[in-house]
Amino acid sequence: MVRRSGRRPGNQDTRTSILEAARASFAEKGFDKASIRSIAADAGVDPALVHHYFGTKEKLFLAVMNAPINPGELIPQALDGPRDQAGERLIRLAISVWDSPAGTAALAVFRSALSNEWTARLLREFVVTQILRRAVGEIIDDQKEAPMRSALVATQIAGTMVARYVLRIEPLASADPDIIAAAVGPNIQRFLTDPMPEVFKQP
Amino acid sequence: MVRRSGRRPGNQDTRTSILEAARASFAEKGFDKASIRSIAADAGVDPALVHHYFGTKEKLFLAVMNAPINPGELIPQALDGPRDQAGERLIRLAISVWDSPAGTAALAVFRSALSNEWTARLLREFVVTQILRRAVGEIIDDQKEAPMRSALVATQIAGTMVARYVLRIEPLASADPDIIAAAVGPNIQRFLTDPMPEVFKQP
DNA sequence: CGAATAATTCATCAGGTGTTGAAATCAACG
DNA sequence: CGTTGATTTCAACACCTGATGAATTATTCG
Repeated sequence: MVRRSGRRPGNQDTRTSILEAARASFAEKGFDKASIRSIAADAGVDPALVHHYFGTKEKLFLAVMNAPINPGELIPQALDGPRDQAGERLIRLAISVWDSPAGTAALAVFRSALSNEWTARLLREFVVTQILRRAVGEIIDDQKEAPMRSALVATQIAGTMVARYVLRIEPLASADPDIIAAAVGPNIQRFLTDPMPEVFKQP
Repeated sequence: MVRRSGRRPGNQDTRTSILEAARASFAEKGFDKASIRSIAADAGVDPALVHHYFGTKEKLFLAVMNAPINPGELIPQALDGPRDQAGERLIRLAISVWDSPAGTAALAVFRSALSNEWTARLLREFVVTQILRRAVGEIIDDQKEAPMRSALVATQIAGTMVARYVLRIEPLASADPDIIAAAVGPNIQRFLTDPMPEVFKQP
């Protein structure tokens, strides 16, 4: 039975403004330190309203993450092109995403993953294992090397993001993306395609 | 006037046991999530006693850091040897420190730096700017390139630590230090000694 | 209008945080 | 023994956290 009376769901402005405040807060402070109360205050709203719309704090986080970022689209996009420049395209893609407005969400995931265990699992099992490992698998030849090679690639990318966006180490934090790509890209490329010493050995 | 009566300061065991509990807790949870109360509980002691001995929480953190780690000794030690293998020695040193019992302190600094601003400054201004930059300065030729080259080196080292010890990405988290050194070392070496494209340009 | 329903707020719970000051316990010395 | 002073604990303050459920306001429909 579909009851069709009463108020229709109007004014979703506050809902999205909560979402925006949450994204900004998560990106700036990470999952733990971003409090529902401060998010609600930034949105000019009662804290209980946040729970009304999104339930728990974790659901709010997931709601923030769903919208803007889709690594499943981005990484394959970094793959088409000459294979010997895949490393530079990867780091260039990462920087461009993080510098874009939608990049605040990426920063939110990352900052949270560094201090919160369930966000770390999110990043580790989804982004690294699912996305990055598949992408790397399409570049390299010996598939047995895929886990280690993608972990090494993650090493250099994560390190760059930590240094530039989290720790803000100069002069890297203010450096031009082209310079970073030229400096870091070849190293990622080496992780991808250079012969590795007994890399495949793993239990 | 030297008053010489009353109880003499005995039994410093509890003080050091607090220190140990604090080091373990800071390493596992980072500065913010490690609570004085839980540290006191781990040490089998009242929370107020922690304040009695160490004052504020930040002072406790600094007290934990003072004892075991002294990068000023370690980094120069990584410098003596052939310059074309300095990269491998650096990453090898980092891993050995972090895997040592004293390494829990390093993990504590790092974990905290990723989610706490004043710890981040500690890491950025002291470890990177003071220690690493000087060490790199003794390896490279053109000193104008020291800031960017040491930032890049920090990129790869920090990334390896994040992947292995914080995010625990497999198979890197369980990999043998020799394999990691062989895989990552040459990339650090390239950051140190290979010609860089207009790296010195910085405001 | 009046009923239904959504949007929003109030008050509150149970718990955790760093920190403080006073009180109690205990060992060593004169 | 009794005083002294270090060690340790108790109790509390003031504040923040996520979460709940009831109450209130507002809007739209029949």
